[in-house]
Amino acid sequence: MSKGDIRRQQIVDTAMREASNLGLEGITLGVLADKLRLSKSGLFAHFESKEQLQLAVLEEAIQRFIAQVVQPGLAEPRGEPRVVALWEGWQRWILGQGTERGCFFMSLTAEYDDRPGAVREGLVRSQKDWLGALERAAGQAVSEGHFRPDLDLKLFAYEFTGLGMALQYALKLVGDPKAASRARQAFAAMLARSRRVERPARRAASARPRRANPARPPRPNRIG
Amino acid sequence: MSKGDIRRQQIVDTAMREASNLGLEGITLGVLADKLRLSKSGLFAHFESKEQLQLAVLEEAIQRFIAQVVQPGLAEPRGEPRVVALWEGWQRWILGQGTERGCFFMSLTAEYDDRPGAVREGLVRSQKDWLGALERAAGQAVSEGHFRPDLDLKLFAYEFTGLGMALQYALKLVGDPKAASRARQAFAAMLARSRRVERPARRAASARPRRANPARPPRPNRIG
DNA sequence: TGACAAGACGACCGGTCGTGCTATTGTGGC
DNA sequence: GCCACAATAGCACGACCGGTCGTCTTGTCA
Repeated sequence: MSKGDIRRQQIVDTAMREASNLGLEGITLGVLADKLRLSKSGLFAHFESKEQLQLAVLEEAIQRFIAQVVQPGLAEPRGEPRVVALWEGWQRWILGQGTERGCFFMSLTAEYDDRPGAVREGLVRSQKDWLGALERAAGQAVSEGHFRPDLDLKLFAYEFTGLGMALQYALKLVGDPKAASRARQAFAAMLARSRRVERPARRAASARPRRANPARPPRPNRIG
Repeated sequence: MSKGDIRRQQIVDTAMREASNLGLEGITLGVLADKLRLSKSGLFAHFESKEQLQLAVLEEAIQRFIAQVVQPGLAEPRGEPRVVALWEGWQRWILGQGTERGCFFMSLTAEYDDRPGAVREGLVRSQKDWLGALERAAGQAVSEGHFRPDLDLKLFAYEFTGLGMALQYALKLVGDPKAASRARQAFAAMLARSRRVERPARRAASARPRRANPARPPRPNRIG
């Protein structure tokens, strides 16, 4: 990694930290340069336009999301464990650490839902990928026999995202101290009602055997 | 209403339309004055600062929300009908009409969850009022015997807001054409699992009689 | 040692921002 | 018809915006 690449990475990092507070449009070349102890022109030499910088930040966020949320999910066996891991990863992502809390993409959603352009297109694509990953994980949980066969996959993904957004809302805006535990509760309930109904009315609880996880060709999707 | 008041109202209206796209921080006195065919200074004379204009817009939005969502809810008898009416009102509010779709407060949430100031404080207060109104409505549904006695009211409000936010997300960002019907489905399911469990295992479905709605002193809360 | 490129620099561009101050216009009450 | 006052316009301000310019330093490699 050359010196220039390192610098560029530093810029993107700082810009992402800045953007998670003020939004991608709130980024300013001047204050960004100050934070990096760089002249504005010195900073700008690394990007051909501000929009390119914004796209670089978005791409970095997507990569982090994949590394911190999606890949830990895919590491779990397909079916309910993977669904749970995806939720836990997302919850970690939203709760964050210290001042860095909050989902980056949710902030962008409000910012770009009415602002056309390349940034919006990239954001929409990433969110469709994420929704697709959730649907796929839920579908696998159905075919593994963990979830009800009649589960509406898109509705599952819909409610899944709703719970996460409610978490961010309760956490960052209204400041509910029990936001995290409530999110956990709500997800557990959703999981419970998604499961295959236990046919034997009452019997000793025993783990159902899980089917092996056959190899499959990789999917082209970027997320999950 | 004096001519000045009318002008001021026009300004706030236009500013709100502008802010629902670009956010309250995205409002600009210059473009606002152009849209109103007014000089920038002529417009500015109506407000002592931009923040005052933003607060006026927020207050206007709160009043509209109360008129379009909360009051239609309160017009319904307390209990499940009121909860349903609040949901339907909110759904209407989010779906909007034509280009004016989307919940104004949700956009502000992302904008101000990390930006301290008077606007944020007003927004937080309004959202706490709204959550309180939801909890109260759900609590009444419990005491009316419509909802389960062990229903977690705060969790109910939490999931309620989550469904609405997922609706806005699916509608405005990913552009799901079935967003509205999915929201309806998800809410119906939440309603069903919040209801008091039917004790007689199977019998002809018959409407439970509802208690009359006794008069109560008004509450100090601004929303609901 | 010399050639070359990457990186950073400060100055500066045309614009727009929010916000004052002052002058002009319109308007309702007498 | 005149006056007081509210509404608006004109103008300028300092700050900041994204972006460009030519220039200088600092490697790196032959």
